[in-house]
Amino acid sequence: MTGWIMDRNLSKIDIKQKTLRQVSIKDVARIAGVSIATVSRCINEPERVRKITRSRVQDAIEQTGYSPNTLAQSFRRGKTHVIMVVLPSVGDPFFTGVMSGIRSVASSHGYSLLINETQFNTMTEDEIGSMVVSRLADGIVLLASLSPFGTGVLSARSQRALPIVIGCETVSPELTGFPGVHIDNVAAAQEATNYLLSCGHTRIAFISGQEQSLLTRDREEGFRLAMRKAGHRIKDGWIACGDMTIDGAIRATQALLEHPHRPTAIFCANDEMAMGCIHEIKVAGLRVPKDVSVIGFDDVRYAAVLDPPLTTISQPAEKIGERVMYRLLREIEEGRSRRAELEIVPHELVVRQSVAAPGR
Amino acid sequence: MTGWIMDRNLSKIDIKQKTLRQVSIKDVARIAGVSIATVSRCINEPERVRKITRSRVQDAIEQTGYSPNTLAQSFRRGKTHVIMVVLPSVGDPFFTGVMSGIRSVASSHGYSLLINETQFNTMTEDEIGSMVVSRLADGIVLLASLSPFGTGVLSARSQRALPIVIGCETVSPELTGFPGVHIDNVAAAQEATNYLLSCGHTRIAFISGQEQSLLTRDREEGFRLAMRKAGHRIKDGWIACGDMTIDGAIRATQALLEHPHRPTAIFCANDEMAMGCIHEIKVAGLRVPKDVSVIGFDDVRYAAVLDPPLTTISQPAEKIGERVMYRLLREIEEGRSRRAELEIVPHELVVRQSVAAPGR
DNA sequence: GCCATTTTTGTAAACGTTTACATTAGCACA
DNA sequence: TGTGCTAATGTAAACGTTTACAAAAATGGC
Repeated sequence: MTGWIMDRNLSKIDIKQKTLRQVSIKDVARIAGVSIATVSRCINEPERVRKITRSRVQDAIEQTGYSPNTLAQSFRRGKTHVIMVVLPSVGDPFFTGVMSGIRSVASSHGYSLLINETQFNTMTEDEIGSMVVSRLADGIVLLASLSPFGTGVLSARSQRALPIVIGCETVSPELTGFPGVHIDNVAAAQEATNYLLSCGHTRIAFISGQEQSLLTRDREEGFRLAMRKAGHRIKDGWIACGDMTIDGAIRATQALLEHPHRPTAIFCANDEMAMGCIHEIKVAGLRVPKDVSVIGFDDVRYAAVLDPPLTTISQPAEKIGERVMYRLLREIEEGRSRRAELEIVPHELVVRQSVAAPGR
Repeated sequence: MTGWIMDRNLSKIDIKQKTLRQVSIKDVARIAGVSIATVSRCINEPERVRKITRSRVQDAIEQTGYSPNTLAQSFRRGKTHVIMVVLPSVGDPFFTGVMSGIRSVASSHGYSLLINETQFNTMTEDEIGSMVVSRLADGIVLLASLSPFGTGVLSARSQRALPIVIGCETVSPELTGFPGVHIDNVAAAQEATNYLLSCGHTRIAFISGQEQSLLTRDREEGFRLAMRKAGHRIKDGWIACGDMTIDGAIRATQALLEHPHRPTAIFCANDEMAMGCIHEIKVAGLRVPKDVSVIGFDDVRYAAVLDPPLTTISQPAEKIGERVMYRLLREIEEGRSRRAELEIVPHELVVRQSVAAPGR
């Protein structure tokens, strides 16, 4: 019952410090008095071994506490049944839903999930490449932003090695090798901006995320587009970088509130920044939405309980997770699709109470 | 430059659909005209091979796009250089700090991190056991709650197989086999309650998490202890389960506000629930902290930007992560310590503005 | 009790590395 | 040119599985 066994083929040197070996299939075979092949079959295709033998083996397994070495199995089979999910940060509420979608389809297909955090660093192609090639997983779901710059090694080499599907993040044109599923960030940002415009705002600011993030760039582009179409000029300084963090948003908001042409509405590239933004507006002694309206992006679970409840763009997080995982499964089981397709899922503006008509 | 190579030993069957094989050390050896041992040495101890050979091998590696099969390496070496972190849910802001602590010491010691989500299920011993035995990682950091019930298989068998250290979660008496590092949840909850008491509250309610969670139980016990010591009775219904979620907290708060003896202060077992709680109080037309005070637990990054900023117990998340990882490293590199030590790290009450004296 | 068939089991090779040990090459020095 | 020593390389076993194939055992029909 220990799962460990005394090593019997000890070299002369360590004869005294008797080493402990993990119990292997050999031990089980020896104890059960069968060959290792039979033990293996007992585990993997029990119907192919006689009942009586099976129970002998079963006993031996119990007695030794044997459990197959996953590493050896994956190595031998060339298949791990593991999907690696790469995301920027554990601790970002947005991913709760996406993960849950991914998990539900993954586990229903016999795959387990392992998560890898980039800590907000945009992954270089080489980093992804090394994961790809490591064979620790059968496929990768990439939810983090991938640097659009790089040596091109990935596309040339690793692209075909291990299936990758990108979720949420906009798929860059440079990486058309990968399929992806996400909302139309440009359109969504336009929609958010248009909503602000329709409420009568014309002095609208935008708090963006990290420069490198394609996702942020798309949302910013949507904002610019909507403003241009509506014929409103974006004053210098109305686009501030908030780094996708609360603190960054606070600093950005401070700057915005001190701007000679103070905006009457602020569009934050995600809800997290909206939280910092709203807070800072209140700290400055202004009211939301009376003095300044705020609109967010993502509709994380906190959005509805903010004060005021946040108007924001909702992404179908769980659905994205499911779709991404389906696509990945298809790549894994049917081989790479000839051309990388993009799947756009619908977003939705959810109107709560953080936006009002601008005060005069 | 492809990383893939045509298989030359094809069976008769697949002679036409020429299979693609991952390039292995053998291919490199053949192309460089050396033995596989030399290739291996070039990679692992380059100083032991002649410069001229080294460069030949290097060329072959570039030419083939070879990269060692991590699975095979880990399997052969019996070491993965991977630490598995088990946590309840991706998307919980509390873990941002802990992960960052874990990562900093892990990566400085050459380990990478893989994360595994339990989706709030308390892990059974067997589930942990199977991870333990799978050998996919060299050690486990357990940040999720471990069911105190179980077959005892874990302690009997797996405990000694793979080093495990528990972080944040209270280590149950039944599992004294594992070292752990966490704050003194009982004391912290007492401190929070005492603060409420010192502000003049006597009608204090508690919103708890899931029943099974030892962490929740400790916090609840601290609350009860403090109330008892102060000589205040906890009325029936003043302890409500909020399930550690926003929605749960909203429901619990509704019940609390309708209670015949409405509490003047609510102690939430974590900040997430405090957000729901505060929201619901406002929805009911009451003010925080004027009508009802709220205190949280954890001090996640959102706490400071709530309205009002949340008074809460702060855990040194990053430090916990670091300490947990150090302990685990020690277990891995020096073998299991004889007795499992517990390490208690200091917590801190951070006073913001969600608590005030009760109105008359 | 024997043959043909089917079911069950065993043997051994393979997966891609690392590494102990054996062998060979290189070099300095007589 | 040979000797001795060190440095460089090669050979082959091992890690724990799975699995094609061979062998043996069970089964059924006569």
